[in-house]
Amino acid sequence: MARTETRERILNAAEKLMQVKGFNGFSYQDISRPLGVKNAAIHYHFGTKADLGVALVQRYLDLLHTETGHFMQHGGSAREQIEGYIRFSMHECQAAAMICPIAAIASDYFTMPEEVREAGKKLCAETLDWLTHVLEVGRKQDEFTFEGPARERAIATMAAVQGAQQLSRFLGDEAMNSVVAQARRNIGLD
Amino acid sequence: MARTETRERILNAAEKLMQVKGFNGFSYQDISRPLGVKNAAIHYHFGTKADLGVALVQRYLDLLHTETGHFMQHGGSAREQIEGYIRFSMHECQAAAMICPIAAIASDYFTMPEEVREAGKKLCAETLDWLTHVLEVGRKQDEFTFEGPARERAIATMAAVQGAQQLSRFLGDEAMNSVVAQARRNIGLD
DNA sequence: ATTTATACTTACATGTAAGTAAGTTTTCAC
DNA sequence: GTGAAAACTTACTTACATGTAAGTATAAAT
Repeated sequence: MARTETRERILNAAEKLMQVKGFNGFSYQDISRPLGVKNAAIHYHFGTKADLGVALVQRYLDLLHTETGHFMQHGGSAREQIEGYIRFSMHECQAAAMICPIAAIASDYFTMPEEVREAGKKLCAETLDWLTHVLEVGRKQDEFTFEGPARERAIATMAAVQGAQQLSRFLGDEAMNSVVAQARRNIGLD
Repeated sequence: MARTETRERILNAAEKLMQVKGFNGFSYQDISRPLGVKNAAIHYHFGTKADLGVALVQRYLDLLHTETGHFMQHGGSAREQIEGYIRFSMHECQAAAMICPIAAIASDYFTMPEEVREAGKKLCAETLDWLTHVLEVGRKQDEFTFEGPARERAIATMAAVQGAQQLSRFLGDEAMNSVVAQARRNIGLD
């Protein structure tokens, strides 16, 4: 096989499985069989399932940083950031009824290895910090209009988006569409 | 043992477990051991885990009907209904970081027996119908103020509440408090 | 060409899940 | 008090799940 890309392929498969079935909802076989490798190959790259979970979250955290790093440091268009967030959320949701890693971790929170839980906490906190910052800056730059603390608005927005991903399993695209429409109205877009 | 109350005790234990750990996150032992019965006793009352899940959802559906039946048929104070919904959501969330059955089913959606999935769909649809109706009636009676279709608002509200239950696992009570504050503002309460 | 590390596979250990068949106790009807 | 149905328990089976130990193939470095 082609050398060391196996690790990445494992992560890719695990990520999708986690977002569709939850952290406890997939087994090593679900990863190994389609990839044509053995279970032990996963253990080679990730000692335990907890290690796999942490690596998954870490990779997501890296993605968040590369996507938001510039804005967090140098500012820019808050509206562009929000549009990116919306586009991303809608895409994952519609593509394969996936939920974001934060929601996936939240669901299995009390049956999951503590390391993964802690990694999830960090991912949640940093996403929230970013969103809060975007809303704050956007309001200062007159791109958004809303009342009350930005953090409160950020939490409510994140909650709505995560909830929509879940509801969309019952209701289809209508759920995310409704939430996005509301969220845009709530910050004075459209 | 005290006769036939075992069935109820099984349902009570299973309900809590499902709301804390998800449908796939608990085993028969998690139920049977604390109750001091054997696994087979659960199989006696509920042939399969799917049967147990359906019974759980059905009981919840019955609860929804008794709580909302009068309003759905004869109307009344929409505000009271909403306040009840908020109180209920906050209580479950704060008491033991539980999530509502709808969110629990949504999380495990793709790894769960189809019967339970279908029951969950029904529960979701009926909850949404009720909430839509409450918002509609409340607006007509000048108890609420908001723009756009009531159903859209209902979906966004449900999504936010479910998302808040999840986020509260990372953020504690702050999540639900923020969402409730926003939701009230959004329909012109407070 | 030989060593050495990397990237795996084979084979197995252990634990636990759902589910079942057959037997036992309890409750109640008569 | 006897018979029969209800409510269990005992003792299994089957199927995976995570994880480990030991061995093998490949590739790069010396």
